[in-house]
Amino acid sequence: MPELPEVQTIVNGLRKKVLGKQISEILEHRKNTVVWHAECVDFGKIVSIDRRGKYIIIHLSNNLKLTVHLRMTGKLIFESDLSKISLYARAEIVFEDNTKLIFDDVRTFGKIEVMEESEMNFSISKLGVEPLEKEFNSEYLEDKINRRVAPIKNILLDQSVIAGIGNIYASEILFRAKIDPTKRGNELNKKEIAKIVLHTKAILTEAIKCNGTTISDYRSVEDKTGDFQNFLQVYGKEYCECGSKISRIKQAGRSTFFCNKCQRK
DNA sequence: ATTGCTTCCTGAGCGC
DNA sequence: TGCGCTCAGGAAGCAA
Repeated sequence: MPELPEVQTIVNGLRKKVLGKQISEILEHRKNTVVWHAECVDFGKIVSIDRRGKYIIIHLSNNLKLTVHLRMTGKLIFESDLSKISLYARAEIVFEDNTKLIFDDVRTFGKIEVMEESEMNFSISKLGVEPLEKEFNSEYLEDKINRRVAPIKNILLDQSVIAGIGNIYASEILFRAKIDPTKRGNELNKKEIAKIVLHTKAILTEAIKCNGTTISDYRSVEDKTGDFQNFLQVYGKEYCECGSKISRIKQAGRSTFFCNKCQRK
């Protein structure tokens, strides 16, 4: 399940592999994988590649944008042999130099969208701040959560508050901040809010350095796993470093892992 | 405005 | 060996 560090790793890989390439065609192997919001005859070249939250944004020389969301099992794998195809290839972006990007996605939740800049700005505008930017600080977070009664874990997953955090990093952030994930947004004091900000930035930065976390499906553009799974402290763990058993609960339909000795209300 | 439930989808893992 | 069940979860859509 790619979250911000995994998506950033993919963007870094794409910049190395496909920047400047001329797109010749986009093939759709499974219906509803590519969504066309704009007419497009000639794709042009890839001018630049960005990330916003968990979205990959590919800027084309014809001013159209390709946005890619990988959801749970999506991958973008660079392939220099056009005849190679993977079992779960849902679409392919083919380049004029006979290389391609395979959009591989077992569970088919991922999407590639083709759109004008104005439309992209609209959909992206619903996202909250980038957690690694200065705009994400204690004042911002306090303002966003101090009237909310939802559990802090759920708020961390809310992309309109912070863009890019998913289920694995949400558990890890709260573990390091030593905060009980069921604590409500409006119950957190300034010190706790500051800790969340600090550890969010630290964990995401460390995970990017490790090229992300691979639990099962995630792969980089070069089809490699990440390394941060080796540094997870609670997600998927049975015992905490303190020796206590890790608790596993469901929040917003997702598993939350935490240590009820180290993380307090 | 906010919260929380359901839906989409397929493979892995498990019990029988 | 194989069937049926549950689980994994990002985000849209919807109801309360």
